[in-house]
Amino acid sequence: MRGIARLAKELGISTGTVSRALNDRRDVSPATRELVLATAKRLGYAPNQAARTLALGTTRSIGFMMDLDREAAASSEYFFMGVFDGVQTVFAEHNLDLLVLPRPTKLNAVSYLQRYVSRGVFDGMILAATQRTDPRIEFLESAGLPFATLGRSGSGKNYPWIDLDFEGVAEAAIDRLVAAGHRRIAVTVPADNINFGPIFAAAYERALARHGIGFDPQLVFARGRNEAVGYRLVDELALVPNPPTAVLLIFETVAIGMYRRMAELGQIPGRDLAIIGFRDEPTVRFLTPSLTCFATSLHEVGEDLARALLARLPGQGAEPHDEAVRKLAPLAIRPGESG
Amino acid sequence: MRGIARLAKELGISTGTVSRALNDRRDVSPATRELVLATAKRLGYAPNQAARTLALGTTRSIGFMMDLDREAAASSEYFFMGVFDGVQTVFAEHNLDLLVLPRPTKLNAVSYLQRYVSRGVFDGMILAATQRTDPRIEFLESAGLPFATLGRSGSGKNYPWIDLDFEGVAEAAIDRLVAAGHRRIAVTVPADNINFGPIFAAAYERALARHGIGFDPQLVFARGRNEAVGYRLVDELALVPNPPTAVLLIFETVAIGMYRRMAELGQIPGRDLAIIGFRDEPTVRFLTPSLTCFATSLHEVGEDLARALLARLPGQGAEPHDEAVRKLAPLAIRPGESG
DNA sequence: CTGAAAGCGCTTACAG
DNA sequence: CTGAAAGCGCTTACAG
Repeated sequence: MRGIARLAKELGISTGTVSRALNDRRDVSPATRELVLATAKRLGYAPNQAARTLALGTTRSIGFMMDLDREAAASSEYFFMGVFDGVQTVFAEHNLDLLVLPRPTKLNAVSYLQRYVSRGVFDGMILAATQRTDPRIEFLESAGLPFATLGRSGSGKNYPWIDLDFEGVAEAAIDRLVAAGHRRIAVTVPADNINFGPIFAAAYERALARHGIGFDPQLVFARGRNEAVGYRLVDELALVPNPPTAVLLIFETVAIGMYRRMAELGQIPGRDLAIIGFRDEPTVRFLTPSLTCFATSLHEVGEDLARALLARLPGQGAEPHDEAVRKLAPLAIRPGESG
Repeated sequence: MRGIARLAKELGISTGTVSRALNDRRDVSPATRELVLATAKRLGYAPNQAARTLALGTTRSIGFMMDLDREAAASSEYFFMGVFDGVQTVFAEHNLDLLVLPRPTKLNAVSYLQRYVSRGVFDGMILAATQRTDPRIEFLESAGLPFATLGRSGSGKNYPWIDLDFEGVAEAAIDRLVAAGHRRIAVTVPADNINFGPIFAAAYERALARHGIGFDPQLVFARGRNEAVGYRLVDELALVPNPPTAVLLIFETVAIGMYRRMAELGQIPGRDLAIIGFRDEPTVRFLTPSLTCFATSLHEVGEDLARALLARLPGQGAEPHDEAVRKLAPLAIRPGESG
C-alpha cells in the first residue's frame, strides 16, 4: 500500500479525510489535520502528481517553449535565465510549476508543441521569439490552450503578450544621435523572420523622418547576432557611399566585435563612429568606452509574462473573452561614451 | 464522454481493445487496429498523459535541472543548447521527453528537486554543473531515482556521468606552450565550487611538473567567466613578479576581454602574450589572431549523457548494481595563432 | 467532522 | 481476437 492509502491506514482514518486534511479543506477537525500533516511529513509523503492531475483535471504546470536553434532563438541563454526567474516568482505564489521545453532543431515547432498539448501535459504555455507569422500561435488558439507570448506577432487574435519597447528604443537612440549632430545613421536589424525586426526598422525610419532625415536603404544591415557580425560590420559601414557616422544595433553583442575591429584600426567608438547598442547585457558592460545602451528588467518581463498568462487561466475570475494583457516593457537609456 | 471511451463508443468496441490497438499490441486483429488508428487520427485523439502515467507507473519524461544563477551555471551561453539537442536525439528513439527545470535563484537546489521527485513527475533526472560536493547527487541516490550527471563530483557512489576531459586539455595546452618555449604559464580556474575547478588546476600542475616546471601559486587566477575578467586579467598578469608569458583559460569567453585590452595596449595575442582558451565557442571564433582552443561536440556529449541515463532506467535490461557509465568527452586541439 | 463510493482516463491480466 | 472488470492514486459530492 502506498500513497494516501498508506497514510490513511497508518492513522486509522479514511483516505477522504486524509485528502481533505492535506488540501487544507476547512471541514476537517484541527486535531486530525495536525495529525495528518505531521504523519505525512514524517513519512515523507507527497501526493502523486499523475493521480492528482487525473482527479482534478489540471496539471498546474506551464510549459515555456524555447528554440534550440541558435539563430531562431534571437536571445541569449542569459536573456531567458532572467525571464525564467521572474516567471517563477509569480508562479510560486500560485502554486504553478514552470517547465522549459527545448525544441530540438530538427523538429517542427508546431508538432513539438502538439505532442504536449494533445496529451494534456500543461495548463498553459508561454512562447518566446515570436515570428512575424507564427503558426504556434494559431495552433494554440485553435487548441484552446491558454498561452502568453514574449513578443508580438502578426498571427493570432486575442492573446496576451509582453514585448520590449523596440519603438521607444529606436526613438530615444535616434534622438540622441541626431542631437549629437549625426545625420547618416545606420541600423542593424535581424536577418530572420522574428517579429521585432520590421517593428524596429519601421521605428528607426519614423524617428529619422521626425528629424527630417530621409531613409536610405543602404544604411540598413540585416545581420545575425554574434560578435563576428560586428567585426565585419565596421568595414562594411566604411564602404557605404557617404558612410554613416553612427550605428544603432538591434543585438548588443555585435558591439563586442565592432570594438575589437575598431581597436585594430586605431579607431575609437564614440569618436570615430558612434555606436548605440540595445540591451545592457552583462556581456557588453565591460566595454570601454562604455557602450550607450538600454536597461530593462528581465525579471519584471518574466513577472509580467506570468501575470498575463495567469489572467487567462480558468478559475482566475477572468472571462475567456476579456481583453488580453498586452504590455511593452520599457527600456531606459544608459548613456555611455560610445554614442 | 472523452478520451479513449469516446473512441470506443464511436467504433462500437471496448476501450480495452482500443487501448491495445493504440499501443500496438499484437493480440488485435489487423482490421480493428487499422480502424482504431484511423479514427484516432481523424478525431485528433491522443492519450491523456496523467491517466497513462497512473496506469503504467511511468512518466516517460526526464528532467534536466539547470541553474538560473549565472555564476553557478559555469557554462557559456550556448553550451546547453547543444547538449539538449543531443540528449533529445537519443530520447526520441526511446519515446522519452526532455523537460528542463530552471531552478529559481532563491530556491535551494535540493528542495527544488525534491518537489518534483517526490510527486513522481520524472522517471529520471539529469544534473549539470556538478559541485565538488553536491547534495543533489546524495539526494537522488537516497531517493532511488535514476539519474546521470554532466560533470563528476566528490559526492555519490555509483551513478553515471559524462564529463569533459579537462585533464587532456590542460596537458595538451601545456605541452604546446612549453614546446613554444614558455616556462611561466598562468592559468585561470573557476572562482566557485564547481567540480572541474580543482581537476583542471591539478592537471595543470601535473603537466608543468612533467616538464620540470615548478608550481607557482601566483600564476593561478581564480576568476569568473565573463569578458570583464579578461579585460582586467591582462593587467593583473603584467603585475606578477617575473610575469607569465602565456595563460591557459578555463573559460574561453575571458579571451574576448583580453584581446580588447591588449589591442588598447598595442599588444598582440600570440606575440606579446600566448593565450589558449578552452572550448571553441562560436563566440570566440571571430577573434584574430585566431584563438588556440579545443573542439568538442556538445551534441555528442548530450547523446552520451542520454545513453548513460538510459542504461539506468528500468526495463533496459540493466541491473541496478551494474557499473554506471562514466565517460570523458575528448576535446581536440584547434591550433590558432594566439599561442 | 468523517466515511463510503464514484470517478478521473488509461492499461492489462483474465475469461471466453 | 475481444470484452468486462479491476486497478493506478488521488478528489469530492453525498450521506450520516
